[in-house]
Formats: sequence, structure tokens, C-alpha cells
Amino acid sequence: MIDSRTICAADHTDETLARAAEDYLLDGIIATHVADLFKALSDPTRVRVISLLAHTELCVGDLSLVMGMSQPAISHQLRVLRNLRIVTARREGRHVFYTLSDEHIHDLFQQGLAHVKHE
Amino acid sequence: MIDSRTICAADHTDETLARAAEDYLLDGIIATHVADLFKALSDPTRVRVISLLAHTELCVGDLSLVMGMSQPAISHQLRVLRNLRIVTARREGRHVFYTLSDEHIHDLFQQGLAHVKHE
DNA sequence: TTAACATATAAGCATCCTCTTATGTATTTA
DNA sequence: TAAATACATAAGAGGATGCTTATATGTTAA
Repeated sequence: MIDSRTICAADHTDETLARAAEDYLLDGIIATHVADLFKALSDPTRVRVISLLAHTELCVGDLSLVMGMSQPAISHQLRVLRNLRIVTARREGRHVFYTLSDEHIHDLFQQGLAHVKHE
Repeated sequence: MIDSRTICAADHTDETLARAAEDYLLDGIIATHVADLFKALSDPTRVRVISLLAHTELCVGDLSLVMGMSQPAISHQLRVLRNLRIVTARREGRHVFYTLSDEHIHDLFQQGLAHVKHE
């Protein structure tokens, strides 16, 4: 059980567990923020949206057209990305253009893609 | 509607849309693989598990103890990470030690954490 | 062998997620 | 103003997700 306070890290020293807990375990709030960041890229549809917006600004209709998905489905995912502050919307007449609001996501996307392609 | 074939990319050239579709839009299967990779880090509990395993090998009981969560809850998330080939299990007597099976995840975790901390 | 320990799995629940259809809102054009 | 266009939102179905309690499996010790 948990109460038995098992300490069985690889080198079997008591300090290993304590240091792991104190120094390395991420704070819950930070962990949630990290998780939210990665959540943006944890769905194939959002990954594909980002793969497009990483190269060019596009309006909702074009995203919908290129991806072969319904407009509400795309708008839904754009709202998710908007709430996560991953994309930014810019209205121009009847169209709303979306861009990546952050270089971070571009970097993460590229790195994740590279990792996937190298296996 | 989609059928109207709206072409309204930023520079308003027809080529923008076509090139986006041909060159940049990620294949569905690859997009799924990328999404799966990021899914490993899209939950706070898994992020915290990875934050620990990034520095030291730990058994299930210690993970459970350090994180203050039930053993089945930890085992459940470890199975998710195992299925995604993110962690590797090694049995030693009654204990099962987990490590990150891949440098990729370590890199992504560090990068994501850095991005979160810089805002 | 029996008991204790460490972990995995099963079943179930509550919640969240992704998409659909239907409708609302903002903007431009006729 | 009315109609058309572009997009957002609402509501709901179906499935995935994260945790719980209970139980099974594998290992060591008595």
C-alpha cells in the first residue's frame, strides 16, 4: 500500500526518492499549463490545422475546404486553439483569418513532427 | 458554403490555397502519430510522471507515494504511456521500474516547460 | 504452502471531447 | 432594406478519458 512508504528507486538510497519529490516533481498548476500547451497538438485535426497555419494565414472557409471537413467542425477546433491562445483571429470584411499567435507552437509542432518522421 | 471554393488567403492569390493543400497539409496518418506523441503530455498527471521519470527511474509505489495518488490511478496512466511507447517497464523482484523509453519525450517536455515558464 | 507485498487489470461512473445538425450573428451586396 | 455570404454558437449523440473500488496476477518471505 501507499502507507508502507516504499523507497525502491534504482540505486536504493533513501535520498533518491526525497530529491525526486522535492526537486523534480512539477507543481500541479504548472503541470496543468504544460498539459494545456500540449493539448493543442493532441488531436489530429488540430495538428493539421496547425500544419497549415504554420506556413500561411488562412480563413475558416479555406481551412474547411482544404481539410475536407465541415465549417462548424473547423470553427469548433479553432475556438479550442483560440482559448488556449495558440491562434489569433483577424477579421477582414466577411472573412476571419487565423494565424499562429506564438512561435512556441511552431517549434513544438516541428519538433514533434521530426520525431515522428525519424522512426 | 464549402462548395463555393472560397479562396481568400492573406495575399489573395489562388496559389496560396493550392500550395497549402499540396505541400503543407499533413497526411492524416502522420497527423495522428504526431497527435499521439503530444497526447502523452496532454494530461497533468502524465506530465508530472514524466517530470519525475525524466530524472530518475522509479517504481510504481514510489510514483504513487510522491504524487499522492492511488496506485491504480498511477498504473492506469503508466499503461497509457506504455501503449504510446513513451515509458519502458523493467521488473526487479516485486517492483516494476519505469523509465522514459525515448529521448524525444524528454526533449519535448523540457521545451514545453520552458515555454510555459517564459510567460 | 500460505501469507504478504507490488503491480496490473476489470468494471463502472462522471466528465470531457469531437463531431453533427440547426440556428444565430456580422458583414457585404443588390 | 433584403438577400447572400462567412463565420460563430447551441444542443446533442457517441465515444474517449481519468479516476474509483474491487479483484487478479506475479513475486518473495515465512
